[in-house]
Amino acid sequence: MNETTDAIMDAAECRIRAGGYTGFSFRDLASDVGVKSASVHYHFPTKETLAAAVARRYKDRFLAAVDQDIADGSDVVAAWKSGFRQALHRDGRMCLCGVLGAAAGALPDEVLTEVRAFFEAGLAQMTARRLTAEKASQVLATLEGAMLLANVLGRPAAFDDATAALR
Amino acid sequence: MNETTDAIMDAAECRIRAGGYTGFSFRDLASDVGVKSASVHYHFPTKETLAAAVARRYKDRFLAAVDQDIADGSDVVAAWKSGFRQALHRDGRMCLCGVLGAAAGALPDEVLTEVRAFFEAGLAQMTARRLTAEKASQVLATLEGAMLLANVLGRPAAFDDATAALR
DNA sequence: GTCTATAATTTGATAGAC
DNA sequence: GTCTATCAAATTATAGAC
Repeated sequence: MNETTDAIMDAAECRIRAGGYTGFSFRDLASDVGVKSASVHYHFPTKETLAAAVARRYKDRFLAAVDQDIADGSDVVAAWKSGFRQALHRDGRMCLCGVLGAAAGALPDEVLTEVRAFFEAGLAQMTARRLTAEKASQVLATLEGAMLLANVLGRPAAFDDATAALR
Repeated sequence: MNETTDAIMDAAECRIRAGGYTGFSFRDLASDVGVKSASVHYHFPTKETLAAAVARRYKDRFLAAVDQDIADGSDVVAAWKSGFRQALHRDGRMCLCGVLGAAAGALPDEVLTEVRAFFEAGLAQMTARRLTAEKASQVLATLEGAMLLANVLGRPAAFDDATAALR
């Protein structure tokens, strides 16, 4: 993976988190990165391939950050909460897999598979840390919903309100 | 509003809840309803107009159903929970305003305004019933996130898991 | 109100030169 | 690896006949 590949994935992640899978074009990304759309196709043959790669990278990064937080002494719930909170405050955007998952009906198979893997991995990681299936679902749902609320209202503080009771 | 207008709005609601604002076309709706796309434009001049009308109708219906539930003796949280649960189980789909709100960056102004109104009205209705702003945010977030989780995992039971502790 | 026809633009994707 | 050029299809939207 070279610099251009990464820049394309960065631009795609940014655009997907703002407008979803059907909300951006190869020309948008090309313009963001400073190349032509044919060059984007050189790095990622299809839109499906690109979005799946972006979702996979997002999942891996996110889970690694949470793991690190736990290794540093956080409990699972606090680690997930701070992961989402950081993603919101640093980037001012929704969770990538939340945006994609909400419009799941518009996703090609390969992309849907990666998005599902994010949520399944989240639930699995929490239950492995002794949370019940119910509690894990509640935590993930509240965090995703809090991101959504903050995103749509344009009010980042809504995330903190919605997750204040979460522990 | 005549039958065709309603049928177009029904089809649009269905398609938006599956794939979002950018996930359907006028030709999709025309084919769903059994007319040509020019006829859809006769009823709704632009896509923005149509989506805004659909979001407004969704909000009005949803709030009315919750109000009725409360009038029948439910408490606010239970009423909202059953409203979302019904929308999920009856239609097997996400919340319309949840889908649209997640990809807020892809929404024209008029549509974003209606979607925000749904969430603001929800928060207002709960705080009017003596819930704190924090609690109201938590309830809305958990419900929207639970819909998202059930939707992306294709597992309606995930909604019940995620909302089991909500009251 | 619905149709046919079409304009104007955008889309995902490919061929081939450099 | 990136470009120019282009394709075929799809998109939102309009004009005008019936």
